[in-house]
Formats: sequence, structure tokens, C-alpha cells
Amino acid sequence: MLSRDFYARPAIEVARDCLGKILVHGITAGRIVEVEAYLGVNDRAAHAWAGVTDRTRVIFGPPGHAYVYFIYGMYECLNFVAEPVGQAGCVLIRALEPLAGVATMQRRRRTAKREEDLANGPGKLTLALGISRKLNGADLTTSALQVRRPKNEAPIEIK
DNA sequence: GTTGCGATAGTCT
DNA sequence: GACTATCGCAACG
Repeated sequence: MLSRDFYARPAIEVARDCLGKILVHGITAGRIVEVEAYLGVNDRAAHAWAGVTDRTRVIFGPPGHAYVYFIYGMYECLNFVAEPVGQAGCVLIRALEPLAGVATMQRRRRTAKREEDLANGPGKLTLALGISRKLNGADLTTSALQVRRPKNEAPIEIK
């Protein structure tokens, strides 16, 4: 399991290093293959740009926690909080390659026929892994939601 | 393969 | 009251 130090760095670095890592929740798991860094109060596209609000509070909190938000009235998106306490910055997890619990993912994602389509989008992967806003603020270093280093971490090509 | 659209509700101005 | 870090489906090429 990745330590808190991993997350206590600039969001852009955390994002890059998350690629290839394994996201685990219960019996389901997948390889992180697409991410997006949000750079905090100076990033117009980031929620944190609005400052500390009820919603954005966890982005300004300690690193290594989950920021899960509701979007478009239907979907939920998972982010990892980066940067030291007091600084905003997070990494949106955009896509996973299913590795474990595929049957469970298929049950949660009735519409996806191909395995490749189970978690190839931010709203899809939260459904496939059973991640909801109940996990907002969850500590990635102590809870059922974890990020692990693969056994044999081979060099990867980043596009 | 791409384009266009409707569903749906929380958040901020 | 406008906007949105999305998805699935239908229509088309």
C-alpha cells in the first residue's frame, strides 16, 4: 500500500506516478491507466479554485485521502488528495483496466458488454468498483479503498 | 469510427 | 438560475 508521503507532493507528480498502480476496493481491483491533475486554487478548472467550501474541504485537508464528488446528477468521480495539508491539489482517476472481481463489476455495470468498457471513464470506474460519496474523505492508507504498487512494476509508456 | 442529445441533481453566483 | 472534471444510445458515414 502506498504511504502518505507518496501523496504529499505536487499534484502533477502524484498523477504521473499513479499511472500503472493498482486501485483496490473490496474484491474488485484495476490498474490505473488514465489520470488528470487538478492544481488547486490557481487552476480555473479545479473545484478548489472556488476556495474552501463544504464540498471542497477535503481537497485542502491531508494528502492520501479520497475526494469523491457527484456530477451531472447521476455520476460520481474519484480523486486522490495530493499536496501537504492546507494546500489544494488532487488527481482525478479517469480510467482503469479491470484486474480482479470482473464478474462483480459486470453485475454493477449492466450496460457494458466488453470488459474494456467496464471502467474506461471516471463515472464508470466508480460504479464498477462500488465507490460512492460515502467514501468521500476516506483515508487511502487505512480504509478498504487502497492504492497498491504492482508486484513487478515495469517501466510504462505515458502518452 | 464520429456526432448529437437527453437524463438528472448538487453547487455556486 | 446557470452550469457541470459524464454516460449510453441512436443515427450516420
